[in-house]
Amino acid sequence: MKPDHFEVTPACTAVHHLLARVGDKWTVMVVKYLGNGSMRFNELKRTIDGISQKMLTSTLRGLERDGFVTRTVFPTIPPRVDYELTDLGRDLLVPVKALGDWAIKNEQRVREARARFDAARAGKEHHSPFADAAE
Amino acid sequence: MKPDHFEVTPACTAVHHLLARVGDKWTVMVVKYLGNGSMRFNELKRTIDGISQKMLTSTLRGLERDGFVTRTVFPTIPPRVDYELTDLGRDLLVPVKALGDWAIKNEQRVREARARFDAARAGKEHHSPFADAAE
DNA sequence: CAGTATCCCCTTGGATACTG
DNA sequence: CAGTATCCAAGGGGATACTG
Repeated sequence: MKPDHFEVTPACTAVHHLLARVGDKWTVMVVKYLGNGSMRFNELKRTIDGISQKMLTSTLRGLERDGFVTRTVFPTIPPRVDYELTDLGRDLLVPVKALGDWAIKNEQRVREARARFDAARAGKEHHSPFADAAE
Repeated sequence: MKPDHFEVTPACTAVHHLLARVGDKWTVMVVKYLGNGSMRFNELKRTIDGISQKMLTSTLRGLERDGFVTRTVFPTIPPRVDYELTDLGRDLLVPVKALGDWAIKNEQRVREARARFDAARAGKEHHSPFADAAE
């Protein structure tokens, strides 16, 4: 156990925990697709290109654990499992979408700021006058 | 045909990138404290107890690069560096705060969902229904 | 004071193989 | 089909030491 004694408002902790949960590599995408209605496991896997089985599973488990999605198993052969947003999940979608709209709206400004910063940093380099690769 | 509540492709990428930036371990706290006005490096370091120099530096650099904070150096001895939110940074604070409010408002619901999930999972265990690590 | 530079551990996440 | 189990690489992040 860690004796970290934060004198930080509970707000920060709450925000950080939510962002840490929602800010991982795949959660937003899963939630967004489920926002359109319930989907099966492989349906999600096919739709979200690039996601591995392991990550889809663990992402869904996490969302299920936190009450954002429901997992419904149909004991057929082959098995079928449906995932669907709960009310809480749909509710979460509102502020997340707001952040998403902000992101889309300001993407360009961030990109420009980044370009300025990198250009300034490259200009200050005296060791290597070459263009250094930004990501 | 499939219901299409919102388009997925550009939104997901933008949202994920923003969340990945803002969802790391310290960014929210730094931005939040800077929301109260400009602060010096060590002032931030003292206030955000638990953060290392390395992480404060890299967090601030990232925020600066993306145009969310400005870094002002006073060439005195000892040196003084002020950090302050830009307009973009303040603007970002709006949807982030919305998410924060959601987090605070629904913290309990998430906690309860988690407890239910863990209880159900513990119930399915073949072995000890005893103490599972509660965080 | 405000950083850089290292070392190193731990987590995240991808690839692959196996199962009910 | 819908997972688990295992291995492994990359990078985030902490502790510490050094610097202008």
